[in-house]
Amino acid sequence: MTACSEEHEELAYNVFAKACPSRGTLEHVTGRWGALTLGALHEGSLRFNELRRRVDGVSEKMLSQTLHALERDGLVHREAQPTNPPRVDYELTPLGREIAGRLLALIESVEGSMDEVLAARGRYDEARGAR
Amino acid sequence: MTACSEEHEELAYNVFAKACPSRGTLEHVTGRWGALTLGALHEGSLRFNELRRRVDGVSEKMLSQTLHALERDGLVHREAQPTNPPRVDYELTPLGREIAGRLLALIESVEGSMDEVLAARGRYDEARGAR
DNA sequence: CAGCATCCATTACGATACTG
DNA sequence: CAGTATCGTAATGGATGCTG
Repeated sequence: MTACSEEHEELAYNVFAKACPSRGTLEHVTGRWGALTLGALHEGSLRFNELRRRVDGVSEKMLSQTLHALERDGLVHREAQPTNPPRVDYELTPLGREIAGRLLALIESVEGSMDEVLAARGRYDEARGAR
Repeated sequence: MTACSEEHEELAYNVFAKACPSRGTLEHVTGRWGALTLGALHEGSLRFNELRRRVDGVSEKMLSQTLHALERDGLVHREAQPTNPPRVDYELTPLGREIAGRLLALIESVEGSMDEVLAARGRYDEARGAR
């Protein structure tokens, strides 16, 4: 089996354990491009190049790779129409929506705290930079 | 100024924009070691080597680097006692607690979905691997 | 104990070119 | 349009040795 918690813990999967597969999934979700991709898809389904424009700075290669990982983990569904030119839509699965929701809450919390973060950085740098 | 949203949006900071400083902070928070460090500290203050043991697999260098970044962003407070041997405690700031809370919700959501994720992987791999 | 400095291997990433 | 393949570089991260 793939669970990985200590004896009597209540959770079967524990990201704090090095070998737990949940750590890998967490990295797909929170990784630089994974987080932004899930965030973008939370507003609705998007095509490949729409996603590329939405997630500013992502390369074709990384977006493709990210989408594969998220699809494999069952967070994103890929809907391909066999037309010409091809049209492929990506959307969140129910599981993906749940996780993207939590992620969005985190992202918004970070965005909403940036003034405070930047102020803290200023203080930190002044205390160190002056050395 | 450091804001970076489009004209009439309501948020001043937007992670989807390449140059926005919020993207950097999000990466500190969600990075491989940042996420686990904040998660560990959410339960209470810890010393350097306690953290190292808690966050299974982190190296001294990465933990040190991670703590600096989080301290600089104002999410973690470093409390050093000038004793011998030295004792240093790390704990979350109020801002850090807010963000770590959201992060923990995400982590628990991922951990709780692992059975589903693993099942999805099985299906995906079978459909592809059989090629 | 709590770290910093250095070196080195691995990996991630981006640019480019090409395919169906 | 929606990707895959290849390549060179930049960043990451681990191991080791040293300091206060």
